[in-house]
Amino acid sequence: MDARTSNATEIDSRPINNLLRRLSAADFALLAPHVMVESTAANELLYSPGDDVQVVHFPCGPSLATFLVPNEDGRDVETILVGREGAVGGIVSEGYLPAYTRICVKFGGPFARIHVSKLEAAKQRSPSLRHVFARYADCMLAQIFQSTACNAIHSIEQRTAKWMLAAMERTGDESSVPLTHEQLATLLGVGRSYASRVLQSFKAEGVLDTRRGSILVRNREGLRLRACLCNEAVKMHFEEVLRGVYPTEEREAG
Amino acid sequence: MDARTSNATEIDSRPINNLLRRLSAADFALLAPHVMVESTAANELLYSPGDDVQVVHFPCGPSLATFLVPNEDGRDVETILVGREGAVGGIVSEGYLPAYTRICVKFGGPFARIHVSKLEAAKQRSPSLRHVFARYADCMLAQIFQSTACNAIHSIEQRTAKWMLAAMERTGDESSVPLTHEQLATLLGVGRSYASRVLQSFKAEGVLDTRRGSILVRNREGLRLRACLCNEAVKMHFEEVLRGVYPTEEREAG
DNA sequence: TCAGGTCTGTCCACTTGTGCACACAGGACC
DNA sequence: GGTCCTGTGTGCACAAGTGGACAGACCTGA
Repeated sequence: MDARTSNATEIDSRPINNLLRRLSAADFALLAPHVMVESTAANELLYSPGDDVQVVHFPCGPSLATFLVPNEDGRDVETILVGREGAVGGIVSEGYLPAYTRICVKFGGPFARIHVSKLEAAKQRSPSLRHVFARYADCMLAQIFQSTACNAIHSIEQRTAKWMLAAMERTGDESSVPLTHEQLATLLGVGRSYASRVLQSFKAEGVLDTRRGSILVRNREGLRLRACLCNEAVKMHFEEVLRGVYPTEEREAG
Repeated sequence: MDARTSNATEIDSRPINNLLRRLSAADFALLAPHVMVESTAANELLYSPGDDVQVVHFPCGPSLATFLVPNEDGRDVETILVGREGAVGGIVSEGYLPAYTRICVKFGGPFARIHVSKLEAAKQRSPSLRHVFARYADCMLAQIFQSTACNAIHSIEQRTAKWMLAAMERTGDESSVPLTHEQLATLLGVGRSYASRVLQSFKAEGVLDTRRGSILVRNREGLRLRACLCNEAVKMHFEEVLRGVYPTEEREAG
């Protein structure tokens, strides 16, 4: 929270985060004095279970955060991805409650931050601002519901393809995802050898290529054909709920 | 919404729902004029995807609601159970948004209902009331996160035991759960024959017994040993977050 | 009391995913 | 140029879960 401050008041200097960019000028002005942007590295923890949630983090540009649920055997389970379409920390709880999940930076980059108390104060002053955040909270909820269903019934192959597409949409990188097989396996909650095998089958079909530490996408449409429709379902909800807040060309979810 | 009204002002005549029972007298008084209690049958739909969410439903006594995520192939996936520890509809979204999931009455019984606009108006007048609902929203979120992780890594056997325990805790019925194998299979997102086999293995171990249309619990502790710890994790979060709102002996979750 | 519908138990062949093991490849560092 | 470490490809035996099939049990209603 002590990096360079960016108290932007003009649209073009706003952080590259859809939630912040699409606020009315008046609403953004309420937040601007309290918003700070700083760079964050991959694997940095934003919250751990039990932490007091006091700061809202907005991934900007290619930054990506993920919610991890700790498990009794020590291995965390990844649930949802949040990129520049949203924010993490105190969105539903409104802060000052112990965090339930671990929130971790998946892909590093800039994050805009604001103290929960400042955001809540601004919401008190502006019903439209409160409304935007309530709507986003609902979208995030939809994302988690979909993820629950997805984990229950979709195959690892479908979920692998889904995850790759969701990550690419958020980071803007159309050709590569910086992930080892081990990391992919962990985030899908499967064994490493099976994850390798799924990637191998995609490779055989010309959809992807593997490099040490990253996965290259050769055929995005092929990936889409192999993914479940969970991303699309959530995206439609984002569009419907945040219509007027997000313009059509910037909608992103999954 | 047109059944007999129960404008209770005294604690003892409040609906048997923890969220409502544990409000301060002043906070409950704000809601009471708008609360109606009516009976609901199993399988009744409270919301379907796309519906305008305008009424908050509080399961009372043994009533149980469930959130279903529709799937491309037509079979819904059950996600979380909500009983008298909570409420469904507009908890996170604050209403007037299209519902993302289907919300269905799993076990029938009384539900208290209040219009979202009345609840939101009361929240505007009472920060403590707003606070209780924000806290409950956070608990519900934790429940869904845990469910996502559970579906990713726990076996059908563990999840079957977990579900049975969660249902029993909420309904108060310690010995039986009214469910066919088919229904159990559907809510776990697995095939019927496999669900039967799991029940059969529990039966062989003396944990439960099967009847046509219901499952009898013979050894609750045995069930607990075979369940994952997801229920307990969520219960702890409920207890921590709603401490002071819910007394210890009434905490329930899962 | 018989018929018909639903629910239950079980069989089987099959697919998906596990967990371990091991050889080898790609970089990084000296 | 070698060393070491991490990451990758693959083989294998096994466990978990699928989906269709079918006989029999239970309940209800005529």
